[in-house]
Amino acid sequence: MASTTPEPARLPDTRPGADPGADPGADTNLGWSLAVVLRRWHERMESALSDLPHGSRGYHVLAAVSPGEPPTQAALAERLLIDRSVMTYLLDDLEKAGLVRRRIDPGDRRVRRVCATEHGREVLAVVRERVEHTEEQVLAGLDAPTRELFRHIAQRAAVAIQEASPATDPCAAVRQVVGDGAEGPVGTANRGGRRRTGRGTRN
Amino acid sequence: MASTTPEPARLPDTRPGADPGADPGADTNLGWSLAVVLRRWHERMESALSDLPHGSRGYHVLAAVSPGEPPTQAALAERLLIDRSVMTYLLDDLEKAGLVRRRIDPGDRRVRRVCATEHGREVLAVVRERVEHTEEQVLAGLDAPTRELFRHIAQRAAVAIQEASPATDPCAAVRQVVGDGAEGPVGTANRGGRRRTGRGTRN
DNA sequence: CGGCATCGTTTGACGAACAAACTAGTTTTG
DNA sequence: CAAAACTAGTTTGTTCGTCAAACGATGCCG
Repeated sequence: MASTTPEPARLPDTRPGADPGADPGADTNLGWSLAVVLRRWHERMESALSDLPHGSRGYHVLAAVSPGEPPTQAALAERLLIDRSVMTYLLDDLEKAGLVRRRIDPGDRRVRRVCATEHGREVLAVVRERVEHTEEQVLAGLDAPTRELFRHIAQRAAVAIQEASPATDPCAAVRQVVGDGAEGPVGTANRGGRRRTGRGTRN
Repeated sequence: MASTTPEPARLPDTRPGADPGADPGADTNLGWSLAVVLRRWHERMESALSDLPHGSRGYHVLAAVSPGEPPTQAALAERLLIDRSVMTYLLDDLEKAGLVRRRIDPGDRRVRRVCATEHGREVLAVVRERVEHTEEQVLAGLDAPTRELFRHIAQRAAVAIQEASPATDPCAAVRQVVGDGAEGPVGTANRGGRRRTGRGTRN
């Protein structure tokens, strides 16, 4: 292609913020920078995690669920910036894949607490390495210590934003925590209705 | 609400990466962090720039166009991660608002070069302050020097990504650059057809 | 002059996000 | 204790943005 378009001249510097430090008022690119980095992250991650039910989303959920106390779906949705309604079928698929389980909180039976299964933790461990590797690639333009620094600052900023979130509540209690898993696999819900799996062969 | 839900207990640490440095494998939150920050940025920006034709997008375009040589639409779209087809009506609206102008490159009449009008530059100057102020708010969780550092690193990462972009090519020449603006306001194109302003009353 | 490539525009379709209605369960109030 | 009010989760429908393909116009090259 362009086998005969030998044009050595290039756009000099129209890029929003190329040549940092050169133009004084050009450091208003935060949105652009984040969008570029995040998009690349997303691209690579989706192809790297294509075997997880919902790609990078599934990973986020799995990672958010695996460590401490099983959070409620609402709490999960809020942290991960995912709509409640989306969270529903996202968890449907993760559960179908045997990665997480929904258990009814005995203290408040409206609430489903999401916890990772053994298999889920195993998968997470494997996938996490892939994620780390991919992230390194995305930030390949930075040297190692700067990468680390960037991650750290981004995280601090994000945590601060989430904590200062308007609707974010002070009430997401754990009660006493289930302890044993003798709650039955929900049983409720899922009473028929079309599967909104999307993704599959549509039309 | 919850006027009487005095539950001091909180989720200890389910957040993907709260308490940084505590758990070794938890620094895989880059995607989450960026998503949170970017979303907040977007929210605030859209409300702060509601008077620009396409909000933060319009700002990006205006800012990318104002400094150096007028880029082609394709180059703009590539830099700003906007689809060609979207760029079309985005520029339609910016032009309608008198902020930019499309001029046919005399050297290659297929190409439209986008440049800011006088009014566009004025508006940009005003808006830029608003943007900076809003960004400070978004990064309020960081102290001032860290904010600056974060911006700087993010930009470096983004620039590196864009330069290493796969499809990004070495051919986006400027030729000799127009020089004078005696090209007439395109005239071509826009030959009837529905306005895809969307947005309006659909069905 | 005839094929091939590129830029910009238009059109169409698909998927994700958002909002609203509904059920089940819990808490509050008269 | 019963009714009202509220929350968690699911379901449904609508809307919006993004992406892919087709088209007209222009330029390049043999």
